[in-house]
Amino acid sequence: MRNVISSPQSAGFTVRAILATNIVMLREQKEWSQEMLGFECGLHRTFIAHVERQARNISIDNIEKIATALGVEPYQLLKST
Amino acid sequence: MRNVISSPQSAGFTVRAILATNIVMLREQKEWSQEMLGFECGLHRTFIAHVERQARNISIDNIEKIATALGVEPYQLLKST
DNA sequence: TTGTGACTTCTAGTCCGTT
DNA sequence: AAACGGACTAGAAGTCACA
Repeated sequence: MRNVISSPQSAGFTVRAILATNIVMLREQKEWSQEMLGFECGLHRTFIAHVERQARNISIDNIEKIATALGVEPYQLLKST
Repeated sequence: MRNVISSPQSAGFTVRAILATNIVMLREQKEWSQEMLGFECGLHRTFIAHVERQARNISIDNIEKIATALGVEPYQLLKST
């Protein structure tokens, strides 16, 4: 047997991708630009862009800021749909 | 906003507290020490201790590492019970 | 409007300890 | 076993110019 993704969840950094997908989805639902989301949560526009492209290892405090701005609970941003 | 050490329940970083509670609960369910959890997820035992005391702003990649070690999905660590 | 690389500042995270 | 401290290094935060 091989240890390839045999656990309940995969072994890599897949939650970054889930987070990115959810942020983009919720932001576009509101028809917000990255700049507007950045303004709403007090983060720089380019920081949002990096997170949406999975180019940054974001911290839990900033996840909470973005979740609050988007009107969801932080855990919902990490949950794949 | 940036050098807040740790004031639990202060406006803002409540998800840190939820995360901490969940990690402690799941770790103790397994009867693991902080050192053992640290070993299982490849993080230092003192860092686990800080996270459990809400004294560190952990990144999403490390949330995923801890979740994997505890056998749950990352979003479950952020969900208050 | 968004993507990206690069840069500085400051904290995350490690490792050595003691209480 | 866990809290806490000091001193370090790795890396996230935050910003910018430009594509």
